Amino acid sequence: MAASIKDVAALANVGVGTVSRVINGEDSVSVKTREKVMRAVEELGYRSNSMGVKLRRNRSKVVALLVPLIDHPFFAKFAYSLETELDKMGYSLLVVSGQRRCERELEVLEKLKHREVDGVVFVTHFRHENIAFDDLPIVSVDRHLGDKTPFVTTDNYDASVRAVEYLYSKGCKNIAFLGSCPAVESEVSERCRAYSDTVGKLGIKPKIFNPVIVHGDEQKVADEFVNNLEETDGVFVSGDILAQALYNACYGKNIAVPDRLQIAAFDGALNDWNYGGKLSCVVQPIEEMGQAAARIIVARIEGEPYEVKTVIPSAFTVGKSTK
Amino acid sequence: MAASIKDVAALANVGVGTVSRVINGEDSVSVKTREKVMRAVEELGYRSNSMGVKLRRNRSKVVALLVPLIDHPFFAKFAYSLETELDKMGYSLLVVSGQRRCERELEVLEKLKHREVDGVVFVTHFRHENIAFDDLPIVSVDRHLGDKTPFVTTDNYDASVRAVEYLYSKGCKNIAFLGSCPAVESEVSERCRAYSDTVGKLGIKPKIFNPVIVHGDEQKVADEFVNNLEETDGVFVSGDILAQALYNACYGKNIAVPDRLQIAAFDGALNDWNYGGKLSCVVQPIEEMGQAAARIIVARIEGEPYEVKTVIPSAFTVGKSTK
DNA sequence: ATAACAAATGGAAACGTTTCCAAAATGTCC
DNA sequence: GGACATTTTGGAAACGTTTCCATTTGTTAT
Repeated sequence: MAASIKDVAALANVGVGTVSRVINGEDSVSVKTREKVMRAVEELGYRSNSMGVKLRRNRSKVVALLVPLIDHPFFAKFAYSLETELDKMGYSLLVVSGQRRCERELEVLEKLKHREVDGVVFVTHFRHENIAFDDLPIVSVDRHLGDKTPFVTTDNYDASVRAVEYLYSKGCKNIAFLGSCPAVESEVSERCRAYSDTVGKLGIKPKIFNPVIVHGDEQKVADEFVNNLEETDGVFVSGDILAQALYNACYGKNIAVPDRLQIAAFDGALNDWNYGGKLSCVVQPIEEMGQAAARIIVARIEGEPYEVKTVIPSAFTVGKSTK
Repeated sequence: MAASIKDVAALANVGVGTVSRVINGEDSVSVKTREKVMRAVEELGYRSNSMGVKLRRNRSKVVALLVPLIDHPFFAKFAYSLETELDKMGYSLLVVSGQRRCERELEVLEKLKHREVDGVVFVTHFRHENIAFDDLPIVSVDRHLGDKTPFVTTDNYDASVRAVEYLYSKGCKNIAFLGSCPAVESEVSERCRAYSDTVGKLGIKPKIFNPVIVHGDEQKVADEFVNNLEETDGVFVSGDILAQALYNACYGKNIAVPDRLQIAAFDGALNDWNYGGKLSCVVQPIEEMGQAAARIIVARIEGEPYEVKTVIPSAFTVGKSTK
């Protein structure tokens, strides 16, 4: 049996309160006593029991990250940034996957309400009307989930406008949109809206290729897009995986990038691993988004003030897929 | 204040023990009483406090995953598989990054010993001689950490042999090795050893390009490798990121793959996102590795028997980077 | 109706901690 | 030395649960 605070108190000949005070570095303990206690702690190899602490303090110092599926470059990077930032503030990260299933996400939230965690960073692709968080603090990503729920996003619209305008400035006359149709209105939908508005303003005929894509079918979709290129000479792609698939498709069919087709993408999560600067894209500030989410959820938990809406600007990076 | 089991007991006019029994679905409760309790639970919106449960049961039902850096395709996939499997067994996943720092990994382990988690899945690139896990159950990945610590890996050696032999069978006369030199002997080192042994057997002059690579420098290394190709007509690459970088380098310098250079890689973590089946590679069974790690850590925690060494075979997949 | 037994129930104790209050020890000043 | 303020200390109570034991209630056989 591991030593408890009582054992330490007994060995050091002091009260449990005193041991607790020493452990927590309070200063109302005399030097002599502190040393006695430290020695006893050392001797018994005492380690405080975090469940005891959490129960008593009614704080777990854990934040959950609930994502549709962890196995995606965006989430990996986001989780990393979140964990790093949370750790600095003394919190740990519990990662839970919603397995792309709507009910499962609700089940998980339900479970998390048992004071398992102090707060949740929630990324979802589902609508979730009227979701009740009760008193569980939530921060959402890329999604407006009610007026009281703070959320973090990037300037999807403006950055998309810049990307399309960039294609235009490089001589594209026929710019298409390629993306996966989101099941639900969200900040991500802004990318398509921005495309439409911008080509409209530029007097270009819109060409939107926006099917529902289940993961694994990206290459098929990209191939199909390339097969129906016609006079398209520029394309704005929403999402890294799709962009890579498109790139592959062009390579396979000997469509020269950027000479025959210029590509500008939105996302950038895979940028570190692939491309090697090849793709011109809006790089989402995933790190900053994670940091912001961490800051806000902790602020909520600790009763500090926080912004309800946080927009972090994306940067457009010129690579080799545009002229 | 959230309702506690006492409030429920009071409202239902029963003892706390009875409420507990109902909550936990024990069958020694009469139907009438059960219904009374359920009604009270419903009415008060009672949710059990998981810290109370954990303290009393002395079990957190949480497993930690400690990795060098989460932000890597291998770990993302591994974490996903681990979480999914753990969830089936009623456990949650706490993700912690060692931030690629040796002392930090030890600090984290120290913290986890405060009964924060029931066990740890540990992936490390450091040596960690004589590490003391005390009574914290550990499973390690790709790494032998002492005779009592179970570990999960893939057949790095055999799969590498198959990959090199495949290159040979497709006509390669000069096969090189490209990889990042691991700081420490581990299962991953087997890939290079397998290469050496195999080219030796085949009568090919070994050419090993095995520098220490810090993350971010992969492209530079790959470029350098390509600049010194000479008569090399086949290359076995250890690691996805490097393989992608090599692919990029070839594309950039108009080196035809697979006509001028055939590439076989080891890893496959990025396979889902990129390539689209382009790369011929040994695909690590990351999912199965995660499942095995989950099964073993839970077996350890629950006192069931488990294998000390688990080797899961990798499959070699032929793509378009070989003839 | 009674005995014998099984099923259901209430509630105290324990898990390990923090925190509060009262008491004790120490220090300061005349 | 005594009066008082201040610092330190001990230990009970509380956090919310599970589990054990003793007791009550219910059932069946005689």
